[in-house]
Amino acid sequence: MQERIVDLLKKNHLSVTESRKKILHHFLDANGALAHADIESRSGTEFDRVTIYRTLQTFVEKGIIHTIPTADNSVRYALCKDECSAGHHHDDHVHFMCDNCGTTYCLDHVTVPKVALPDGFKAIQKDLVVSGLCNKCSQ
Amino acid sequence: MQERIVDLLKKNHLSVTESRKKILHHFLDANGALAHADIESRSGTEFDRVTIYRTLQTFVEKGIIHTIPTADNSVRYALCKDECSAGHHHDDHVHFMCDNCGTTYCLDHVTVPKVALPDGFKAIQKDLVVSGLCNKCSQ
DNA sequence: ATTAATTTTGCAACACTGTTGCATAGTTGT
DNA sequence: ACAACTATGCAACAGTGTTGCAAAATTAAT
Ligand SMILES: [Mn+2]
Ligand SMILES: [Mn+2]
Ligand SMILES: [Zn+2]
Ligand SMILES: [Zn+2]
Repeated sequence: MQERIVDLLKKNHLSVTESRKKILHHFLDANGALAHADIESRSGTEFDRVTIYRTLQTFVEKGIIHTIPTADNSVRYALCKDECSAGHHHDDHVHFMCDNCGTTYCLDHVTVPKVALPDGFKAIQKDLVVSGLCNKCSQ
Repeated sequence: MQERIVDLLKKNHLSVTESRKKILHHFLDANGALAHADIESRSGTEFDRVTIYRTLQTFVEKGIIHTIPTADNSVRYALCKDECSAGHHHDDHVHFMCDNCGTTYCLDHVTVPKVALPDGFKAIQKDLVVSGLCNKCSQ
């Protein structure tokens, strides 16, 4: 695990620091997406708020994590697939937010369907967020 | 115009006040969606920030406007269609944000397509936000 | 038209989120 | 072990949104 984390940082030309290792660890542990506040509460006073913000920014820039647009306008982050790289994300998958447990899922195998736009509109990016009950909460 | 505004407020059992009339006016004037800050800049010092927040809340509750989920996690509002009412929005249409001019459009005639979710996931709401170039900016 | 009941507004204060500058501490390559 | 570089912590700040409360405006009743 630790080795995988260090490798991922090195592969992205990032210096290996305690905060980066620990924050990456939280993402690999989590089954859903994490908000800044989740990381803050999981790490206690280990490091500063600002460090978390800067680390998340860096990870997004490097293509290690991606942001998830949410209906409630809170920012959440999830690990990218291996194909993502700096400045070039491949995150055309659907996201799901459970109304019951609050978990945000990357549905990596569900792609955003095509949609016919009115004349003159050119789509560059599509974000589909579905909310409802997840597989753990629906029974 | 003024009459239409007053009627809309009365139909929703809201008392007719200057701020509500003016804010509603901004929405009827605008061709796209408005953020809180847009209304603030359009109204100058006419009324307090807090009044704008409370008015927007009230309008959403009554089904006069709806919020638009955005990829950049800023909150925007647009007029609802007539069919919307208190606690019962009918906003299953696609939204479009222009990367060039920044305008947010309600594509009222484009509905969010069906999407097959993994077993156990029950969809209740779907939000599709497309970004790119609008019909005015794409030529 | 006055009045009383109700609702809305402005103000102040606050919490939360996110950003920046700068000195200090930690990391990397030699 | 050292120098060059990078990341971190701290403080300060801007932006967004909420709440309590007294004053003002609106509504409904006389
Ligand atoms: Mn995802
Ligand atoms: Mn809309
Ligand atoms: Zn759930
Ligand atoms: Zn445009």
